[in-house]
Amino acid sequence: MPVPVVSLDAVLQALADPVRLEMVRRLAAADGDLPCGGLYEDVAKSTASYHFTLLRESGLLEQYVVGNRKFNHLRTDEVEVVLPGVLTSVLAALAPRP
Amino acid sequence: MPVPVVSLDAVLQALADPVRLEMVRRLAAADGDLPCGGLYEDVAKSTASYHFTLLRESGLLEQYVVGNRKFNHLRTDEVEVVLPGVLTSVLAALAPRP
DNA sequence: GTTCTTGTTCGATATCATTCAAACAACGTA
DNA sequence: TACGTTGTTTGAATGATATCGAACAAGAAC
Repeated sequence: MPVPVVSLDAVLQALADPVRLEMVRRLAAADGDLPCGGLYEDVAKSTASYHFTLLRESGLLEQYVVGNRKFNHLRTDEVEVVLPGVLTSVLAALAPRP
Repeated sequence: MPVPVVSLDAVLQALADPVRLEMVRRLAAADGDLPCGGLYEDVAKSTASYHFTLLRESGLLEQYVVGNRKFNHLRTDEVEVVLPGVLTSVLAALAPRP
């Protein structure tokens, strides 16, 4: 169930946390969707799951099940329609971090 | 003393609060700098002052004294250099709110 | 069927952010 | 000088967020 509309407040709130920003960064850097396990490193599973919920509710993220695991899709296009440039400029700003 | 560099984290953090976002919105909407009193409505002076501090520390805001009052300047250009598109797209996204 | 992997939910705790009132400082005006 | 205006600082209260471990659910692998 993708969130229909993305609110600016929710998106800014979602991006304003280092753990979530890193998750978004990894998704953007990858050339496809990624399973949950590939999106974090320094927090517990339960903490990560909490952040996934917030990212989903903000409209930035969409999850779908494939067999055993859940894949995460960054809704770049949908966000771009409602909030042009917001996500892309943030991603560009944190890109020079190899 | 303007903050030399603007960090993405600080900016996102700063914009992720409704009170501060409204302050930034009013500054962007005005065609010049505004005194503190013109930037908020529903919070106490001391609360507003707290938000001014955060906005200053994030690099989004600059304050200067003119006689009795303090004027607030949105550092649009400086932010644009370090974080191209971030502030402008956020401002554009909340513009259709007259 | 049992076990391993993957991710979520629940409850509890800790940390951080926001808020206000009161006291203060600096300036302007009477 | 005394008074009103403007904004900051401080201290305390509240509220919101982030964190974790333990228990759970659904598949996959054996």
